[in-house]
Amino acid sequence: MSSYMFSQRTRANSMDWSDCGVTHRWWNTQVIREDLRKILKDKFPGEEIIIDYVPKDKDGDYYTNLAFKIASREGADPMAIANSIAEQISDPIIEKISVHRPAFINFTLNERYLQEQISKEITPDIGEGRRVLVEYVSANPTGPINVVSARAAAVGDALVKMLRKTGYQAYAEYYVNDAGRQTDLLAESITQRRIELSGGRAQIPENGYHGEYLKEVAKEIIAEGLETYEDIKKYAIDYFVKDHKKVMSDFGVDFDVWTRESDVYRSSDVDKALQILKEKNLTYSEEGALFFKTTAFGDDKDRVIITSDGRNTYLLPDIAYHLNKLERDYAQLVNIWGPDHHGRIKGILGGIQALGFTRDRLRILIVQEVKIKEHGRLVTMSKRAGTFTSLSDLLQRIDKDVVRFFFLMRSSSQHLDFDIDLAMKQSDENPVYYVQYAHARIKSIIRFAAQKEIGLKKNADASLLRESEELTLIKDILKYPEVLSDAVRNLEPYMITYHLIELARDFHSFYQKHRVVADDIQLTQARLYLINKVALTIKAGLELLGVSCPEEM
RNA sequence: GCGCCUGUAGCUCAAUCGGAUAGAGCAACGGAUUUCUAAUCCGUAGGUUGGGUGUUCGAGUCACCUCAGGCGCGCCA
Repeated sequence: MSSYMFSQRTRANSMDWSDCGVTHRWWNTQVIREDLRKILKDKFPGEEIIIDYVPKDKDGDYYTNLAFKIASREGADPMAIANSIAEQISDPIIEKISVHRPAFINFTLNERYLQEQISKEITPDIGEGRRVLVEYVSANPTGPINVVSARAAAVGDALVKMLRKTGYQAYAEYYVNDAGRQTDLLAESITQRRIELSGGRAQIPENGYHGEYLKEVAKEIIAEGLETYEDIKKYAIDYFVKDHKKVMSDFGVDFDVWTRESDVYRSSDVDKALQILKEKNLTYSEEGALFFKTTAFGDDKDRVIITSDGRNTYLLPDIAYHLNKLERDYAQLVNIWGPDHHGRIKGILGGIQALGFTRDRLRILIVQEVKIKEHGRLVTMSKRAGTFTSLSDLLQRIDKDVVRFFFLMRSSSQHLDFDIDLAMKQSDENPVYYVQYAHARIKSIIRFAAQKEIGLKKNADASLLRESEELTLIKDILKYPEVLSDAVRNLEPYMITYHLIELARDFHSFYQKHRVVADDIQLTQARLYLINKVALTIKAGLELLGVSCPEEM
């Protein structure tokens, strides 16, 4: 059932999902696009109907490319097919159908229909109550949260909110890698810092953690009087877990569950996963190490799960953890990983299939790199050189709303340049204020109207809204649920951000041209009704993005 | 050596299973406010989508080649 939950747009962040059996692309969501699709579907059963938006400044609102499809299949003249289709279609919601070369069929919606739609509350129910677990950030407790994790946090939190809004039972989980080799390196590195603080010379392991921030932890460890390796390790891990929890909370990101890798070890999951792999004859020993035959699931080579010196590699507990998650009965797992974890994808998907689940139960989203740009120059980030920017550094300098908005302005599968100078500007150059300002402006108008004893009516006469700017706003509002469902389907919050910017722009444009509070009381009330809808839409959208929405600015 | 990502206007990015004349913001230039917030609006300019070949009615999008930048991988996560 989960196979059609999310579409597989073949993008950077996904892999080849072509074998995931995705059958549904559109949901029955009461949106206009669906109404149109249904009209065509009734007439042309068996055809795949694509409805898209007509580019701005073109004739019509929506178009279909159906004529191309039929024409190319039947070797017929596309224009003739298009004209023939156009003649066969008629419906009260369609004002006009026009055919444009080479063979687009454009639909102009009926004005009356649009005006009526505005009073409807539409929220697409895509999830139908299905349980989804989104795991994100999951930074190792070996240092501060970096900017890529920060981006993942913004994306993950927005996704969880979006999924909840559209009918999923979505949960946010943070996986703490508090076991394994990297925590040993952490403890060793701190021990060396401790020696350094006592006047000795630090000999931090080659692949250890060289950041200055460990000195702070070492000081606390001295103050606490901790001596044993295990105590130091535990203290250090707790220190960073606590730090991560605080930073996430400062960033406004809440997790439902914090799972620790050490808990996965304590449970029987690792043994159980290993047992299953062995039983299915998917392991073999070679040169003293135990291999998992990931090539059986399309990997280019098999992966080591137990090293020749008897240690688990990350893959085994990873598989065990995913077994644990799947057994908690989620219809769909979503993992958000940084670009440096790309190499893990094949192994974990192989693991999931080995455990008897279909690979589409897990969708992995790779959130791409973030580069910090300041004074027009890119700041190279290096943990080693100690020149990396942490999320808490960022939040100290830049408002949380701005940070989140910036992270959610771009497709998460694309590299992102974070322009510090632009982010710090509290001016018109900063797009986050542009959207917030539209909302505040509307609220101000509503307050102004209230002073004049003109209140918001529940049912204003929408038929008075006939100016092109008003109809544009109506369409924007009606488009919002469509955008939301697209964004959920693609797991891409930026689509919402874009639409909010467009909506704000169309509002500012309307505002410039038309007065809301005027002598014509009927029209005033209709416009108040409209702009209130705009404000509600902006507010709803910003809420999903985790960006505040002030009443005045 | 192999794998992945990226390359679109001066800068940052869009372009929805391949669709119309490739769109926004910022920066630049020129305008707009006696009235509800100028953190606003309107306009001008800016492009051989890194390059090439191919598939197609149609390519920024797909295939192959090539150039450039980034990331990852060989018993670490």
